[in-house]
Amino acid sequence: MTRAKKGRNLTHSIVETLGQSIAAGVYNDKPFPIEAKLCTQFSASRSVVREAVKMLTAKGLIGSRPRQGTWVQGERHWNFLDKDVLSWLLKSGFSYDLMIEFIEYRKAVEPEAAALAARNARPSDLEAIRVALVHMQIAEAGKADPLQSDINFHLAVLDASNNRFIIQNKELVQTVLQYAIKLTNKTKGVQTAELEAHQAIADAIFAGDPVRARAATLAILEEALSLIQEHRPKTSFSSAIS
Amino acid sequence: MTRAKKGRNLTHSIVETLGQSIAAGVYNDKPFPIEAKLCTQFSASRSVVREAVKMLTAKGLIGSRPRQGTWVQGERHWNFLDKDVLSWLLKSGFSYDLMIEFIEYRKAVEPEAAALAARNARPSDLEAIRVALVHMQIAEAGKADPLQSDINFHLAVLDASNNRFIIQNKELVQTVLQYAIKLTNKTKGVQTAELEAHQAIADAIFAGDPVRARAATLAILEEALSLIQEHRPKTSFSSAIS
DNA sequence: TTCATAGGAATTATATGATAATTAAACTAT
DNA sequence: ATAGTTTAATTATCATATAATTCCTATGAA
Repeated sequence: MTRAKKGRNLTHSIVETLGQSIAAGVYNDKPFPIEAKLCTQFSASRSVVREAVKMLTAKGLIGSRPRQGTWVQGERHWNFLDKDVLSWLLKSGFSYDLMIEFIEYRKAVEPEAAALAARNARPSDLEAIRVALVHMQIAEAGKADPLQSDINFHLAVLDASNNRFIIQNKELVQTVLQYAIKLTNKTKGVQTAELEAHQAIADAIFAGDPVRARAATLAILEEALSLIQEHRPKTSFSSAIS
Repeated sequence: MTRAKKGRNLTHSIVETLGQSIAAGVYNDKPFPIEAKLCTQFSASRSVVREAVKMLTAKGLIGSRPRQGTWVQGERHWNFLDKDVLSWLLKSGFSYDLMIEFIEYRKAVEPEAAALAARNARPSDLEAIRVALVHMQIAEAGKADPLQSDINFHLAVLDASNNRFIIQNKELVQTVLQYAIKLTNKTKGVQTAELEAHQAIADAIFAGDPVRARAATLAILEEALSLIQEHRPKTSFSSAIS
């Protein structure tokens, strides 16, 4: 009898538990349970279990058919751009590959977001970026959470792009970076160099200079990427650490 | 009594119908119906309606609470990076803004995808790109569907990135471009210039040259963007045509 | 009046049991 | 062997009942 995680309600708890199990590959070597089995496992009614299964279906994680039962879809069907799916992947254990792929993806999205921000940001967007930067300065002085202020800056830039597809990535970036904080849990302060790099992005956006905004953002992400690649084990076997 | 669309089953039909209605803004000026009302509207059981609602919840379109009922979430909660949500938005009527935002997003993702492909593509990925290019050549000669071959080329490049977050965008690109075909329905052939532009991407990827691959992809998307911006009405009022 | 508290009502959440539809697998007849 | 038929497993749908949540209202006290 699997104990479902606490949550808003029973359905969501089961979604969380199953989603995480699927992401962790628990059902790679055994079939996904049928409805009736899930009911006993979670001591829940069929309604609740079916609703949970449907939510996972909506995110591409599972499929189902009469007589055939319910099964875990191939990874290529999973919606990696869904914050829940992403968080389940992260919780299932650290993976250098996943982290690197995500930074590569950020290298695509965030520089362009900054460029768009330089062209499209509204006054309120600029104000939010300015505030985020001030928070980073306060953090540099040791008087605020340095990693959270870092995250908030990136979110503010994404917001300022005023592009709904790009803004959507806020949740993904937040999910991953928040996870990274928990993982490292290092109380590193904001480095002066780092602050200057972020200042450069903000300046470019304030100046309405897309090219400079793009380049400045790219620089930060290149740095992040090479940092994690340095730490990555050489052997492709141990690329995932649970 | 709303007639639900045909589909795999009743639940999915209701998801389609409601998803599209929400995207079309049908509930902007009236409250979203409560469970019981939806049951009568679709002449379906509560189980089915609730499962449909849960699937829409999983995509960020709606929320629900006891006594408070069910409501349409603000657009910022919608998962724009979900292919169903995107297709519902498209079906709800052409919007220059949405199209432009999507091309801007492609400008972020696809050049980087090409760059990654130049570095990470496996032999089978390269073969797929080669085949896609050949199909475009056949289309240029008028012996294959030109727009479909164009789409397939872009999908092959995304695939070749070998980055799961970027590969996910295949479904989005496919959804939008397929929709664009239906919309324009123009039997335009593959222009020689266009073919050469795609050839340039493939060459760069084959040569393992990320910088050139990125630039060549960007060129095509810049072209697409300026093309649609030319056609866009100047007044921000008529930015959406139903 | 104003505030807190309790009660009532609306709606979703959960449980249970029954029937229908789908389809893979087993069976049968040729 | 092969085509067609039956059977059985599982999800899909329906119906109904009860519980939990929370907004709203009524009540009463300061």
